[in-house]
Amino acid sequence: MSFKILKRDKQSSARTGILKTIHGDIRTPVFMPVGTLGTVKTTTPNELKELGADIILGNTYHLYLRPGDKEIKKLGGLHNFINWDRPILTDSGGYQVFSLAKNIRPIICSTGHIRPKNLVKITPDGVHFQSHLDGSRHFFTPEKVVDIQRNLGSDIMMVLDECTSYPCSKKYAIEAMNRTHNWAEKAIEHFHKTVGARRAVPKKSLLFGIVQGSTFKDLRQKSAKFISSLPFDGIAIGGVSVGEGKKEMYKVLDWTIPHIRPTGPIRPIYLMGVGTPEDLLEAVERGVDMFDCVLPTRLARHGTVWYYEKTGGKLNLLNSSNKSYSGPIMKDCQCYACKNGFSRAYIHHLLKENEVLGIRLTTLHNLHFLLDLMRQIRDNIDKGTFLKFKKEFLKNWKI
RNA sequence: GUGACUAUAGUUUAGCGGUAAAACAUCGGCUUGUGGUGCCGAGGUCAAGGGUUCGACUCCCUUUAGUCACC
Repeated sequence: MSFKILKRDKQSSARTGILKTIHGDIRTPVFMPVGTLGTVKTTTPNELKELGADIILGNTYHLYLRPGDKEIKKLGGLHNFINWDRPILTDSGGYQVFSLAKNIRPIICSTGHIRPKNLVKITPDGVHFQSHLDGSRHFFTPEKVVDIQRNLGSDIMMVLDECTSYPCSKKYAIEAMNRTHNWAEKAIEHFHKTVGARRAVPKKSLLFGIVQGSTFKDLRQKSAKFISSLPFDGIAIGGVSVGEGKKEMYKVLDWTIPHIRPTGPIRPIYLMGVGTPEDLLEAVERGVDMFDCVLPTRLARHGTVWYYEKTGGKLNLLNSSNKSYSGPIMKDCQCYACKNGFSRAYIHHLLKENEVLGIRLTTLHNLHFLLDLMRQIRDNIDKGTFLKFKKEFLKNWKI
């Protein structure tokens, strides 16, 4: 089957494994850099390989709107289009439903009242939304989202789901969860019905289901049981890191993961949109195998880097304290910037002047930091020293 | 030398007889299924001195500096 466990930690739920896709194997636990628009911003595919990225993300919502999934298909699929021959996971657009719903546009009525206009309308069949680019109207259904991801040539496809915001009433969380469950059934039925239906479509794409339920214990348990009862290739946990706080998020993991039932072969667990170094450690301990997050690249573009010397944490290179600092971001770091002697002072200067090289160097550093942390996590699970490693790391880590 | 005009945050400019505002710059902070152009916050003897007034950045006088015009 597609996922194989290599080693289980004796003192926690942490584990290492291999996830097989048609574009290659993925070593888990894995961190997947985010390349929403078909590029991990500022990096080249070669650099990503040198960083040790086994897989990257693309986004259904964005690529469907521009340049268009059909256009990408004509150009030979997403891998060919972006010149990346390793695995790609495509997000479904479910998160965009949530983030666009927050993005309300006021309308001034004839009576002079100002009424917020919602760009998104959710129905039992799918979601109506307007493009954030040109306001054009579109309709996503669970079936259509599978088709779009097929056109892109995705290795790992995600089902359409409804990601609730935080805080969320229980009433709404139930509605959103039920819709998400219903859409999951429709998506997987459509997925199996259309496998191999068209010649150009890869047969061995994987499809992951998504657990919702906001911050309610009973809903998370129910959702975990329901989603894992369907024959998905992996189980994702969605609707976290939306403002609920770390403790609450870890509780969601504790409520969810034990209720993911093994129906047949063991499946990878994917925590969507997470996270920070400390979040990765906490989630791996609880049994998570896959992560994606915009933080390393977004923080980098805003001048913030992770570092770890005697102590570790975040460092804002735009701060004037770096103006005369001749050392690297982080001693003994093997990233391109640190290894080749780029000083904090120089990167500070580049960032101040808005030079492209500045955000390239910080991006390469942050991706290296997180991918290297995942390597160390895998090594320590294999050696049976994961919890010791985690404790050591967090001891001097400032959140 | 004579006259006119101007002086408010680092810079460019609003402003009104009743506790000073914006943009950019500066200094902090935020960022979790992407926001490279984003969000939040901080910072002032209103050129100096004097007068009028309950109260002056605002009105009046002097000084200083700058800009322009004319000798």
